[in-house]
Amino acid sequence: MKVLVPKRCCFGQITFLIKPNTKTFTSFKSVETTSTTHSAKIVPISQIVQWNKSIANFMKNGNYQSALCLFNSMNQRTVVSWNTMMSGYLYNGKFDKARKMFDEMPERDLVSWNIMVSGCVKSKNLGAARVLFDQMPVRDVVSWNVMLSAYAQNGMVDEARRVFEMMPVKNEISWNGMLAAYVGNGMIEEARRLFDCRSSWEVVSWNCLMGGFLKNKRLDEARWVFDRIPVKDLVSWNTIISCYAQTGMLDEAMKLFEESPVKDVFTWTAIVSGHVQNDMLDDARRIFDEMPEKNVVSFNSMITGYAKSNRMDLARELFEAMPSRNTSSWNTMITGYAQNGDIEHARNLFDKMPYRDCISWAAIIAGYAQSGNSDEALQIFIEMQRGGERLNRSASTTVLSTCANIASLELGKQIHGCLYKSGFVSGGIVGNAVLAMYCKCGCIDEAHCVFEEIRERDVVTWNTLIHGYARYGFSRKALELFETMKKDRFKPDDITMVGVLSACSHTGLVDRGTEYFYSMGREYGIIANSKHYSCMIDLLGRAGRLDDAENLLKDMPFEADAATWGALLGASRIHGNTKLGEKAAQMVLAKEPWNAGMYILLSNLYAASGRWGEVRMMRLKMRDTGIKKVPGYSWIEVQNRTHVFTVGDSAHPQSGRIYVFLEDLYLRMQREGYVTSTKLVLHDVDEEEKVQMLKHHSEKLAVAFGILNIPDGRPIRVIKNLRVCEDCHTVMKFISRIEGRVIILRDNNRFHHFNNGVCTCGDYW
DNA sequence: ATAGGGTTAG
Repeated sequence: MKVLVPKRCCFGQITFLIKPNTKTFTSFKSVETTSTTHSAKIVPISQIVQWNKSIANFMKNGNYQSALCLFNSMNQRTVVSWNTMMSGYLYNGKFDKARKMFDEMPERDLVSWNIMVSGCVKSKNLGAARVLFDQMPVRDVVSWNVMLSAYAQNGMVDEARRVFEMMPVKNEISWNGMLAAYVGNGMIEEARRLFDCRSSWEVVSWNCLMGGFLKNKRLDEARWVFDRIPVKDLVSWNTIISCYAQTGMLDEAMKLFEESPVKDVFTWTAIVSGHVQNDMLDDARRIFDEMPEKNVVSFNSMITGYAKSNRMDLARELFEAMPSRNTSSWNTMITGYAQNGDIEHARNLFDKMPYRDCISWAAIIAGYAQSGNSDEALQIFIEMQRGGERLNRSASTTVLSTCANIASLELGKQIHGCLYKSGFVSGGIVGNAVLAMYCKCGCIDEAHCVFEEIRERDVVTWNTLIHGYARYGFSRKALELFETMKKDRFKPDDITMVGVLSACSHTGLVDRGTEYFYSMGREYGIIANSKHYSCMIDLLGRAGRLDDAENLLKDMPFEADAATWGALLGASRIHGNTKLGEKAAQMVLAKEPWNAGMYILLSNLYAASGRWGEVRMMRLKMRDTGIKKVPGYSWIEVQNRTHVFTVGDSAHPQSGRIYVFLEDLYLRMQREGYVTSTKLVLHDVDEEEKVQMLKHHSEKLAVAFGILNIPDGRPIRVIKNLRVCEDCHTVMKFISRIEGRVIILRDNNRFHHFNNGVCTCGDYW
């Protein structure tokens, strides 16, 4: 019973014989049942081929059940029948079923092996692919090519090159595979060198090289390639046209567009999106309307343009009009609404969309986070994970920064744990986001550990920790880190220098700070900006050199902003220079008329010198301009729950205990020499400043609650939305000593780390 | 009838 005519097959240099296989048709149960009935009949090969064709057809249409039915009902099969089933399963994403077929099939030929190896690759299991490849009794050029592109697509260029060099026979596909390996992994020079090795390439490879130059925005070289392509195809034209369109050379793009002998939807969309990207929305729309044929991408491109320029009405119109939408279309709309501050519309679409991907979740989370609704942002993130969406970079980064902003340490830690398991934290944006989260949540030691574990550090990684230490008052650590950074050959940028200068000012290192300030242009080519000047004014002012600070401000090559005047104000405060402080505060107010804190500060200042008329004027001005005082509040996280307190708060279930605790504490503090400090001049604190209220400022309530509820030995972490007042600061120092607790208080400016009666801010903030 | 490469638009 021979079904297969022995035939000679040629694969590369390997020529061999496919043996007729009789076992195939008797060794399986489903076959046996039919073969007993029809055992005498020999099914003609043409019939089996017909069946195989039908299997392939079913598979192509996603109907693998019918394919299996037919396969099971066949009383005679060839190895091709099995192969077709396997490849069909893989086409439909059913790797396990394919693998089972492969393991159970009576005899495999070379094609079976190749199908399975490529199946492993497609299901992202490179290891399994390699194992199978090594097990193959015979390999041909196809097998080698599969491994070559597998490595290339997974960024393993060296492995790809090894395969390429080892393979006994190379064909056009192998050469193109190696070229694509270089191009796809950003090694354009290697690609060019390889290209120069051979005199003739297929048009696909020409296009590939040209695309590489396109990705690197190397226009001239892309054009050089284009002009030398012996026989250009549509893709060649499309590539060069998008090259010009994306780099803003629309005239040249249009010229080539006119010249191009054929155009398809790619050509047109390239032109449209070129105009979109160069903010020529009206032109884009005109061309868009002329397009003979549009698809989802063309619509999405146009919608993106409208969304980016706040034209959500027009975006919506197109979105409603388009014949079919994909997830990108929805995502573009959601991002557009969210970034234009219309979170309701964003949420509405998010709820309505049929299928969400990680971009959708990240977009809505970022929308809430940016509109100040951190709680909802975190809630949706949790919902995302419950819904089975895998952790992804963009959502994680957004949520980590939200955790950082509201100091949601528990959630931040959980996310860190999950990311760690997924291997995301080794570097890059996610690693930096984790680092920043710990810094901003007041866990500077944990931040340091994370930093140590990050293998791929960039300048942001260094900056984050340097700033973390500086904001914490650990200036020496910040400066040490800066030195290590330079030793590791990282080039400091302007942000690094802000951290370094602020660290200097916190430790009073006037000479060193001044040296850094004047050398940064010379050594790193960094031009001082207003933040650097603010640091220097702070540094000089804090050291008592108020005149030098003021002169530096006057000599700035650009106009001083509110923050710079704020630095001078702070310096004036610490040295009791009311006159300069008043002037600085007025300047801040001139720059930031909405700054409620400044009104209060100024009016306090006038009050202190008995200028009641001016006090009244400030109050009136505030009322007239409708400036709202920001109410002070503090919050603390205990066992995954956030507890918020306002001044004199009695809403908390434990407030009874809290007040009793505080009363007792005050008695103990007075015995230790505590005197209520009402020196509030030049502080931008309000409401809570009334002396009778002082005792029950929100941060005191939060810390008291923390001591009552957090086990000994663990730090009390409290966040306050305003600056901490002087009395609270003093009280925290006492508490830290009397209760033997570490208190970490983040106010809107920096960290205060109280331990045994001392604060890292050195009592200046 | 089954297996391998690649390029262009959001």
